[in-house]
Amino acid sequence: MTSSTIDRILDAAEAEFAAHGFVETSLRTITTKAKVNLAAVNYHFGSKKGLIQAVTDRFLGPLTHLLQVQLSAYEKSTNKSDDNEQELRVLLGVLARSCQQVAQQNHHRLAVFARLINTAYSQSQGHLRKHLNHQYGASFLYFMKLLRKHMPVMTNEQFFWRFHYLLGILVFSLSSSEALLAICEREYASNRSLDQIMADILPVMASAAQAPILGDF
Amino acid sequence: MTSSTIDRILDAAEAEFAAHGFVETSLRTITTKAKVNLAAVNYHFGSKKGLIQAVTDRFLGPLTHLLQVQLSAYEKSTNKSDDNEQELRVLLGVLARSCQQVAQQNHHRLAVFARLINTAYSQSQGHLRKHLNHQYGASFLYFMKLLRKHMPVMTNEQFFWRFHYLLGILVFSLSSSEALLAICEREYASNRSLDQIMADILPVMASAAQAPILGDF
DNA sequence: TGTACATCAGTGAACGCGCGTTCACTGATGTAC
DNA sequence: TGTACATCAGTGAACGCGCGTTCACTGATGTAC
Repeated sequence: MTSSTIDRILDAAEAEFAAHGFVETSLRTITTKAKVNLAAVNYHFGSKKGLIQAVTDRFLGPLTHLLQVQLSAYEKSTNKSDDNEQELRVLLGVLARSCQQVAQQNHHRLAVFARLINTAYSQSQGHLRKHLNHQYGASFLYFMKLLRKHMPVMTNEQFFWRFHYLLGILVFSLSSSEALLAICEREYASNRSLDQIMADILPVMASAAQAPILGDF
Repeated sequence: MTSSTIDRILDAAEAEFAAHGFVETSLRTITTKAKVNLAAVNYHFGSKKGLIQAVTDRFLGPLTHLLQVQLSAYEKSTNKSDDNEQELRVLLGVLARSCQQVAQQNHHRLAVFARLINTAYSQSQGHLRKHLNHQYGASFLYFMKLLRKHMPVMTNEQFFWRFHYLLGILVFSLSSSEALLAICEREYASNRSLDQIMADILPVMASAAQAPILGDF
């Protein structure tokens, strides 16, 4: 087993970050759960910040690569519909499938992803946002470019806001998924999965994307 | 000036909580900003938790009361439309107006509100969620009851999820509003306000609410 | 083959810091006799 | 009216704790001569 210490730390961190967020998870919790010495985190990752980056890089790399590939496959495909809403669902489906594929190995990954975005937008100076944009922005810009083709005519600014409204659906649902799934099971005795939520969200996001622009913008 | 210390603490806390969240704001920051002794928070509010509760109670009380009143006025009104989407916008408009009214005295209030909901759903045990539900749940349940009338036919469980998808739009937009407004100004030289965002969101939420239920739920 | 040295994963204990909280205290105002 | 006591807002300094980080150290493996 080659350096399983590193993997055990990453796995434990992923689970704790997903459940309690970055700041509210201590290195002591992580290292205890990983059955690893406290100092091992700083030894392997330099700092807590380094660990967070390692955790997020582990899925953001594959995710953006997958998204890139699948999007260009989509763009080259010929059987496109004239129905914008239908096409939006397909496009959002590409994103969803990329997410699901990345989340296959570890179901905490999407919650961490959502928390990351939430954190990035929660601080107005936004060093994290800048870093993410610089490192992984290209794939998402590509996605946005395709998305926009099937949305109502609007200015760049209008699209900027609309896109973030859509992002809100995804981010809130994913970062609250643990709580929502627990409530759902208690209240409706229904055992749903993250995949089902993702499938459930697609038509909602597609409708939201196509909502008309009203009034005095 | 009767006990302006308390008000100064509440105001400073509101602003800091809105900008940096509850856990990442220290009492030292708040008391410094309020030009008040560090111990004053514990003297007047018992603990940091007590302060957070006082800050949130200050607007959740008025907000839920206002919502209650305006909703029953709405329910008694006669000029209802047959257009569900139109009616949804009106209903969401009632919520938006209540929020705006409460936020009039202090524009940080909505961001704090959003952060509160985010926090409540971010921890799966959810003591905070239970407390909010017990204290203020009635008004929001009333709102949900009316909302549902104009949404597609669905089971309680389906409505539960759909409602939280809508909530995601609102909560993400509001809790990220500071960052989003800053980006918007930098990128598009456009000076928007919270009120505009709220107005902008309504049709998006209405469309999302009406999205059809697809596939194998 | 044997020896000296280098490298590296991992460890135990401590360090310094910022945090929420506590406590003894002050000084002003109100109240009882 | 004067005096003794109670109440209460507010304060300065310290306390204890959990945190991320550091440091000297171990023990195993590889490498050079």
